[in-house]
Amino acid sequence: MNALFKTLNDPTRRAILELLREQPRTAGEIAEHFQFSKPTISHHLDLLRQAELVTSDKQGQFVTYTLNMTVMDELLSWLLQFKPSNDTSANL
Amino acid sequence: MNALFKTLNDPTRRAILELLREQPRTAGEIAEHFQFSKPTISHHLDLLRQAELVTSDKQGQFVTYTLNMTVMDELLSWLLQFKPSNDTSANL
DNA sequence: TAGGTATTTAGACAAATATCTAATTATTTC
DNA sequence: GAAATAATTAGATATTTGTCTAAATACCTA
Repeated sequence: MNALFKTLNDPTRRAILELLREQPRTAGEIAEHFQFSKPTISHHLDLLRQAELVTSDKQGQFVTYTLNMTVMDELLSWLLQFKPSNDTSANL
Repeated sequence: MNALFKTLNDPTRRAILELLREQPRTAGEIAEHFQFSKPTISHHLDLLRQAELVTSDKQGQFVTYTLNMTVMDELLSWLLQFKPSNDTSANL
């Protein structure tokens, strides 16, 4: 929970997740979308991977990053505990 | 969104929210649940109030804090954008 | 009004974090 | 094998943040 919030607490990392929502992309493609240096983006990708919000797959020189939403269900559960009057078994 | 994540990115503040989930409490009551000094808790409460995650009401010398979940719906919406296959109109 | 209680404000400080440049590793291609 | 490309690692630095103690403010009560 702590690690998840910590990882999501950065606008660049959240923007990366939103990018990957569309489709998997290589580190370079992701970096192109931002003004930060490649090492900076690489670092953000590393943190996202550590938090298991993305997975990475190396093919030759390219590393493709893919969104992994399973961990976010944790966050969803945490959120829903504050909405006790609702059906928490709703199709999420 | 940024402010919301920033505010939630602290285990003490999240624990305060969980405390207030049960019932409103005064600053002193909240502080009793933690090992931190009262000024530290007061500061956390201030940040929670700024993020509109809680409201405060002063009655005499006591300041009572109450959970305000309306802002969290923003977070919920953000989360659900990553779950496109689901019914986002579910009863939340 | 004096003393006590509840809470916040002010100011300092250590730890965490986001960023950068330079260097390194790994891979492809000529 | 040398050069080029993709990506990461290493190390430095400025900013942000969570915490503390001390002081201030506000309120209550005798």
